[in-house]
Amino acid sequence: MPRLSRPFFARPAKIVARDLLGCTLVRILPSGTRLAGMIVETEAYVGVKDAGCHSHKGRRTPKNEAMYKQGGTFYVYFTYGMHFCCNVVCGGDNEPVAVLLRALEPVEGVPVMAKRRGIPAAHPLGKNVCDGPGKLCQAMGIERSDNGADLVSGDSIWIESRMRGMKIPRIVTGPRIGLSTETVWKNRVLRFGIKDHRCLSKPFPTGKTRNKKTTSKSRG
DNA sequence: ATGACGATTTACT
DNA sequence: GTAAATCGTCATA
Repeated sequence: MPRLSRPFFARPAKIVARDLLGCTLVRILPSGTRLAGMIVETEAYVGVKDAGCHSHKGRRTPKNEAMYKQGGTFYVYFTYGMHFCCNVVCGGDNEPVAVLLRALEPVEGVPVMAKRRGIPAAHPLGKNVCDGPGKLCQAMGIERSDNGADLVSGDSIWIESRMRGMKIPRIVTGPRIGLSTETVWKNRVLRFGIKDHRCLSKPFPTGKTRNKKTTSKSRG
């Protein structure tokens, strides 16, 4: 499938986060091996106003510098002393918004990915290979040197559009995972996933969330 | 120079 | 469910 081009990324993170579902992240290892996984879960980080975002209040350091580049840039960071997480920068130049890739369904090079993950073989349904932001980076060999890469023009990592004929995925939503900040931003609906997919990192909230007046007694 | 902490994962009770 | 693993980055001094 054709790669996503600049205009796809040069849009608001919330839109890109939804539209990335069903697209394919492609990785060419130094050995030439091609790995690929379908994006099944994302989170939007919407910039300087977003208390959960690395660029909150215009914060700009060597670590998050890639967020300030043009849409289509890859932003990779290291966390908890042992994991990488990867993001797709969105919007325009100097507009620090991004989409975190949280889970993939492994598609090509699955045995290689499983080995990179330290498991003997992939689960038959692809579980436990790329179903988490740290896991997918480990599986696909995404690390420090990929920070700042251009997904539009680079030759080691890019994203391809949904397969022709693919049904528009049913999307489920929820609050983002792992945020410590106790603000409205912690509860904002900025996490997106393909409904009922086997490779989601964590369950999404079930049922209707719009009735706020649920009492403690009525919770079953 | 020092200390706190993190957009996580894993193993263990 | 809880806790450990593990270290680069950034704010403070």
